[in-house]
Parts: sequence; C-alpha cells; structure tokens
Amino acid sequence: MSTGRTNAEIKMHQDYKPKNIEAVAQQYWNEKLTFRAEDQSEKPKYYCLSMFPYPSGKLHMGHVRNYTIGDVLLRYHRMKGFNVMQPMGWDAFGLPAENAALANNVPPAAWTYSNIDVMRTQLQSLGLGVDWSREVTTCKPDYYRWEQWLFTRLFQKGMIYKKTSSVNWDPVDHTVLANEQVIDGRGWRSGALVEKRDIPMYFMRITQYAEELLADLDQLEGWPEQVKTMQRNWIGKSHGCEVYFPYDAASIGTAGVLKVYTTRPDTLMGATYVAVAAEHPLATQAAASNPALAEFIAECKHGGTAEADMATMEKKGTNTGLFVTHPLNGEQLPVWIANYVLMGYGEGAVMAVPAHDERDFEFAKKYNLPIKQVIERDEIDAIKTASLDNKFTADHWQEWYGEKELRICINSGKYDGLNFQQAFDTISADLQAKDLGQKRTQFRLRDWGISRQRYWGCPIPIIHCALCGDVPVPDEQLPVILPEQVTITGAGSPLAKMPEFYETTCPQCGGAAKRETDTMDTFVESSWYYARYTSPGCSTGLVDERARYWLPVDQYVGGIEHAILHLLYARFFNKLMRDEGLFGEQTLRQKSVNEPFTNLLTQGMVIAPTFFREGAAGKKLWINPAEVDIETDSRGRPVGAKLRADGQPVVIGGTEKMSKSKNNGVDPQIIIDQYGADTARFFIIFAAPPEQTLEWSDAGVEGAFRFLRRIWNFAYSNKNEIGIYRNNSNQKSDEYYLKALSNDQRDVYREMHVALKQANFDLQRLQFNTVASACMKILKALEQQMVLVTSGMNTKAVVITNGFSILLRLLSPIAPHITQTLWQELGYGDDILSAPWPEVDEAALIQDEIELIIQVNGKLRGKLRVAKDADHATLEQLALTHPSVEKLLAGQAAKKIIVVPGRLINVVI
RNA sequence: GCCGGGAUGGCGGAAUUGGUAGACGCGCCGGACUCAAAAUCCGGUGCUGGUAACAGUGUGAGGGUUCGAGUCCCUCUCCCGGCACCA
Repeated sequence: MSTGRTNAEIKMHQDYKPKNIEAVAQQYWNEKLTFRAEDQSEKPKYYCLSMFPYPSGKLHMGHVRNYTIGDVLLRYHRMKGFNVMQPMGWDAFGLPAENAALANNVPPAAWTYSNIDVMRTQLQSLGLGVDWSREVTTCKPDYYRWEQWLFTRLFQKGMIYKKTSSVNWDPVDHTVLANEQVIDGRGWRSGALVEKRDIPMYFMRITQYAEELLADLDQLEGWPEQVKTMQRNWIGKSHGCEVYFPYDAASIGTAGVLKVYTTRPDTLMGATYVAVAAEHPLATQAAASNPALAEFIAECKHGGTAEADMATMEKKGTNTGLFVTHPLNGEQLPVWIANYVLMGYGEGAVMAVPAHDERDFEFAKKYNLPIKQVIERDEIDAIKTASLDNKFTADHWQEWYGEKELRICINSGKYDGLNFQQAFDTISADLQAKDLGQKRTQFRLRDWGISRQRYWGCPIPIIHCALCGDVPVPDEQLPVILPEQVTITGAGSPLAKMPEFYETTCPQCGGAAKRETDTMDTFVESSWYYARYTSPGCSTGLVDERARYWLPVDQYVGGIEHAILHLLYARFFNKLMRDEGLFGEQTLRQKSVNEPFTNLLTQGMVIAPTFFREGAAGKKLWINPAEVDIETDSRGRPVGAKLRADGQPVVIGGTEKMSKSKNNGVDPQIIIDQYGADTARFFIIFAAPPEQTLEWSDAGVEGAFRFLRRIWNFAYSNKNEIGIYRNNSNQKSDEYYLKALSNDQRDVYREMHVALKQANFDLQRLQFNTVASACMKILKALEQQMVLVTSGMNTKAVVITNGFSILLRLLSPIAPHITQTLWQELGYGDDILSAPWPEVDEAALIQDEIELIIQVNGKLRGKLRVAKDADHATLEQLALTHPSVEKLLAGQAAKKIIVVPGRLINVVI
C-alpha cells in the first residue's frame, strides 16, 4: 500500500466538521468521475439498482434508507474489485402531480420538474455513488418514446388487445377514480357514491407468460422466499375442471350451457345451485321481465372495484327463477345472481356446493338453499377421531368440510368411496364423455389493464380510424408528445378536451382520425427503466448493445410493498423485451436474460412515534415529534409528553409509518444539515437490519454522531503515531511486530479481527446493522489499547495502524465521507475506494484456552477455562467435579453427560 | 375476507440458524472533571428476592418435541405489507 505523504508530521483539523469534509469528499468524487461506470472492463460487473423515487416534493426517510442500503452494497462491491454501476432517475408520471395541480394551480409538469431538482440536490448531499450521466426521467419524451415504440410492437403482435373492464366512476365529478380515491364507497372529492362502469381499455397478455413467470421463480435464488411465495400465490396456478350446465329449456327458453370453472369437481354431486355475476347474460335476460332483479343488478353496481372490498362486503343474492341442468344427475338447479361473483374473472359464474365451500355455505344458510353433504372423513381418520364430534351438520361451518385430503365421496351415486383424486379424474372423464366439461389448468393472474383515463401519463400511441380501426402510430411519428401546458379541473382527462392533441389523420388511409386520449398505467414506465439505464442517450432504440453487458441487475433494492405488482410487471417486461430481441438474437439468449433482477433486497418501512391533541368534535390534531418533549420516570420509561411551545401535555399515540396525515415525518434534510450525511447514513443502517421496519429515534441519531466524532478524535490523537509508523523507512514488516505483541495487545488485536470476521459474514447476508456494531467494537478495542500499559512503541503502533485501517475501510461503505477524509489525512492512501477490502488475520483468532459453560439439566451452572483440545473424558471429569455440579448431584451419579465441543457440557441428573 | 411477514429489557436491536438470551447503541442511575452547567470520560443497568455470594424467573399467549427451544411442531392473540387505478 502506498502512502500519500512523505512527511511524518500530520496536520489535520482538531474537530470533526462534517459539513466541510463532506463537501470536499463529494467534490473529489465528482472531479475524479469516481462513479462513472465503464461499459467494459476486465473486472466482473456489479449493477446495483435502488427503486427510483416518485418525485413527490422532497426526500423522505424511506428514500434515505433505500439509497443508503444500495450505496453500502455498491461501495462494498467496488472495494471488492467489481466494475460497479449505480444509476438514478425519476418515476415522474403519476396521480400526485394531478392532485398538486388541483391544489396549487400548477401544471403537473412544472411541479414535477421542480420537485426533481430539489430531490436531486438532496440525493447528492447524501454522498451516493451514483452515475448521474445515466439519469432517466420517465415523463420526458426521450424516455417514453421507447415505451410507445414497444407498445406498437406488442400491439401488432397481439400481446396488447382491447376489451371492456370495470372502473370506479364518480357520477358527480364525471371522472374515473383510483381505488385509493374511493373512501368508504364514496369519491374522495365529491363524496358521491361510486359506481362500477364498464369502459374499453387496452390489456397486456401477461397471462400468456403465466407459466414462465411461475416456473422461473425457482431460478431466483437471490430473492427472498417470501416474495417468491407471494408471487406464486398471486399467479395462482390451479388444476380444476370446466363444467357445463345445460340451460333448462322451460325457464330460459333458449338452448345453451352455463360454463363454470371449479377446482373441486369431486364435490360436483353436492352442487345445489349456481350463481352468476350481475353482468352475466342470464342475469340480464332474467331482469328484462323482472323489476326486482333489475333493481338488485343496479344495486350490485354500487361500490368500487377493489378486491378487498369485494371480499369483505356482505354477500347478497337474488333468485332469477331460471334453471340449469346438473350435468351428471340431471337435477334442475336454480340460477342466482350474487354480488360476490365477478364478471371479469373466470366465467362470471360459479357452481355452489354449500356443504364444502364456506362462502357457499354462508350464502345457502342466508337464503335457505339446500345443503347436501357429499364428502366424508375417510375410515382411518374416522377411527382416529371417533371420539370427536365430527359428524356433518348444517348448523355451523367446520374446517374439515372444505378439506380435500383424506376424504371420500358419499351421497354421490357411482362416485361413492372415491378419494379426492379418483373422484376428480372419474368425474372429469364422465363430463368429457358427455361433452359437458373437461379438465383445465387455470391461473388466478389476470391480464394487465394498462389504460388510464388520466392526463399525467405516457400517451397510448393508437389512432382510432372509422375505416381502419385501431392503428398504431408509425415509428416515424413517435413520440406522441404529451402537452405540458394544461389546466387540470379534476373532471375528466384534459387530453379529451384538446382537439389540437386528439385531432389527427389515419396513418393507413390518410382520413380524419382521433388520437387515443388515455394514458398508460405508470407501472409501465417502472417496468423497463432498469434496462434503459444501461444505454443512456441511445436514440436508435430502447436499449443498445450496452444492455447485454450490464443486464441483468445484480442487486435490486426496494420496499417490500412492491413484492407483487411492480416486481411481477418488471419480470414480465423483461421477457417481452427479450422476445422482442432487444437483448440479442435468440440463439445468443442466455439464461441470465430471462430474469431482470438476480438478487433482491426488500427493505422495511421507516416508522416514528405519533403525538396528538383532541381538537373540536374529537378531531385529532397531529403534532410533529420534533415539537414534543417526552418525560420519563427514574428508569427512563415514558410517562408523558408535552408540546415544547406551550408546555402543555399531548397524547402519545402509536408508532406508525411516517406520513403527512399523522404528521410524524422527520425531514432527513434537517438531520443532514445538523449532523451531516455520514451520521444520517450511519444511524439508518445501524438502527435495524435492512429488511425490518425501522423506528426513527432522534436520540439514536445523536449516538451515531458521537461515534463518528470519537473516530475523528481518535484519529487526531494518534495521527502522528500512525504517520510515523507508516513512513519510517527503517520499519520492519507488520508481521515482525505482530509476533512481538504483549498479551494485552494480542487480545485487542484478536478482538478487532473477530469483529471483522463477523462483519464480513454479515455483509454477505446483507445484515448491515451489525457491521456498524462491529465498527463500534473495533473503535472500543482501539481506545482500550490506548489506556493499556504497553511494551514498546512499535507493537502499539502496529495494532493501532492496522486496526484503524480496518475500521476505516469497514466503515467506508456506510460513512464514506469521514473515512475517505481520514484515509487521506493519516496517509493510508489517496482513495479509500481503491484500497482492498480488509482481510481477517485467521492466525490471530486461535486461542489456546477456551471457555466452556457447564449446565445441569440444560441450566447454566458454571463456567470453565480449558485447553482448546481437551478430550471428552477430561471435560466430563472437570464438569462432575465442578462445585455447583457436585452440590446438585449430592453424591448421586449423573444419568448422562452431553459434551458439545467448544461450547458446553450438560450434566443430566 | 384472502396471500405474505412480524412480536426478545424502559427503547432500537443481537444471538454465526437447536447450545451462555439481551452483543452494539439509546435511555436511565452512580462517579470523575468543572465555581457551575454543557460536553467528555469511567462504572452499573432484564425482572423479583437478598448487603452480598446466590437463588428464582424471563424472548406476544397456551400446549408439545428435545439432555437443551428466542430458534422446531400445533393452537391462539395482536400488529404490519399486498390485494390488480397510490407508488
């Protein structure tokens, strides 16, 4: 390692001044283009990506956490010898810009761009190792142009198609509402009862990739198991059966079949009615001559489209008076309309088996429909549980009614005695023989509706021509530019009121035509940005050959809330782009381009305490934690809180996610201004492991700052010693002095390397909070060394010099500014990022004597220092003669002695 | 409602995956320094009893497996994330 200085006497500032050193360090990285990523290298590449932010105004703690975690990984890998790349950009389209426009009368574009400028400055002040030359902004035409280009390709392939779908309609504001904007069934601004309305929309055939999206999860070894499980369940592959119920000619009047899908064909003999959605053709037919039915169907239109609401609402239904025929036993089953059956999913109809489906059971009880048991516990099980009351009863639901393992069919005619699989196969075969059904594999996953009736989004590049139909905009006319000067009224899309936008000519026939005024779901932009980062400035395509070098992303970091939607859409888009040939020819296709993100880290939320006062009419007035003083008892337990401004008490609420509504957000900028970026970064890493929720604590921030200042003070006190040791040309090797350490020094040296070993292990498993702990332990060990009576200047100097060098490098990914500054100041080198990652001195870890614990019946009773290679017989003897063991044995012999080498001896009495 | 997580001192968390529960930090208590305060440094700190040695007890609740359970199994409670138009 070369030294940066020749003179032994080192001058540095006595006090830790984060503002000064952070500015200097950041300037150093800027000037040296330290984080400009090379598009080719001898080194292995490491593409580290944090989820890009929505430019909501200013940085919040969640951002700081996300980007600090990413930056720690980036800097660590850089020191480990990787060619690293960490880009940053803006997920700039979205609803909040339109809301801000309504509130402040600012066009969404202006609001968004000004937020981006503020947030970019804030991100830069954190000292992130970002290659800003790759910045993308999704609301700019040079970005969304390629989204439109890909749309036209997918449209031509049939991967995008049009169909009608339900949206939340606000009948007062005459506008489509997001699920978030529907509160208790009412529009958030108008307060009007929301209705479902069917409108035409474009859909992406994600279901066509369902099988691959499911199967490839198995390859994602670097993903958390819980995320993969959630995605598997979301895709929801099921094996079931299609069943056709022929129309009853007498009541329906026409020939036809009612199609349903079921995963429980074994219970088909127990079907006692069928239920259809309000929009189902049979429902429409029945309602034509029945005003009560028409009224019920109208009632089903009320409320929003969110699944959570559907699942929790009261189940209601009405009998249509129509009948269908059971395909196997020929019974006439009544057709009901039920509000929980949805037209958009499956066939819009279900067969109901009340005895073996909990929801059907409830419905049947409510409307006095017949309940017919067709499944019984099998014999083995019946014997086992003979004493239990396991007889079927229609009085109340029992869990086993719905289970399919260890069950046999009863009351099912020729199917009696069959188990689940046998009944499944036999009934499916019989249905197929009668042409009334067949086995089918189905997915829960639905096609992705991407049309939005909003202004601030990427225009859908389609032209509607009366003669030619939906025509994609030709390449040479792309991008379709979203006009940025508009007025937002909150009622309908501004684009639909701008003839200068929508009036156009058909690219095919040249006749007058109308441009599509819907924009795309903002999830589309975030589905491919990781690819665009690889090819900044590319004006010839979505990506260029640089994508082949950088993709896939090696490490993706972002919130757990994106576990399903965003991550599934991005995986889907990666496959779409691959199949479009964007990542190279098919023959060159490698396993690695099938999935976009090799490793995934899902970070937890940042939460903080809440405080409030009861205002008029019981309304809570939320008070920011920064304005509150907490009182504690003599043990430090909180007993009350007071508002600093008036000294009067406030109520302590729960600890919740930082949000504007609860006024419990802590502005990271205040922390950065007061303590510096290193303190903010260190605290946020130290306070919790990345995947857990993090509770914010101002006191904890102080602690982080104190630690960094102690490092600075230690460096200042020892600057000359380290400098002289490093620069003495007559110096013998480190190894020479390390052999000559005193026992105390050897302990300190070993402690440091034990901490380093733990830290290296923790870095690999992404548990950074304990890496921060390790840094604190190393500093403590070094400080102890200072108060020890030591023999010899050089042995002391080698421990300090070696130890402090480890500390600086281990800490540098977390607190990059102070470590870079001290690395230079103390003459270790110019650039700590170019220094090799510290290695553990394994030899230093070996001890001659180890401590074993002694247990009696698993309970700690004593400790013992023994030679590290003592044999079992010796250990057993030592344990038995241990005073507290002897006392408990009271002359009796031990039943058993368990020796766990290097750990413990357990004497069983 | 469904799917996925979580719960450990006054607080944030640790425990190398079945082997000393509470590392590290915050807070609190005591001490040093100071005319004093702040800052800093040193020591203590799960709970109960005891001057103490020590004993008992303790990882959301209840059961189980094991020589030994925060960790594995079963049942339950509460909290959080997602549920397809918040991003």
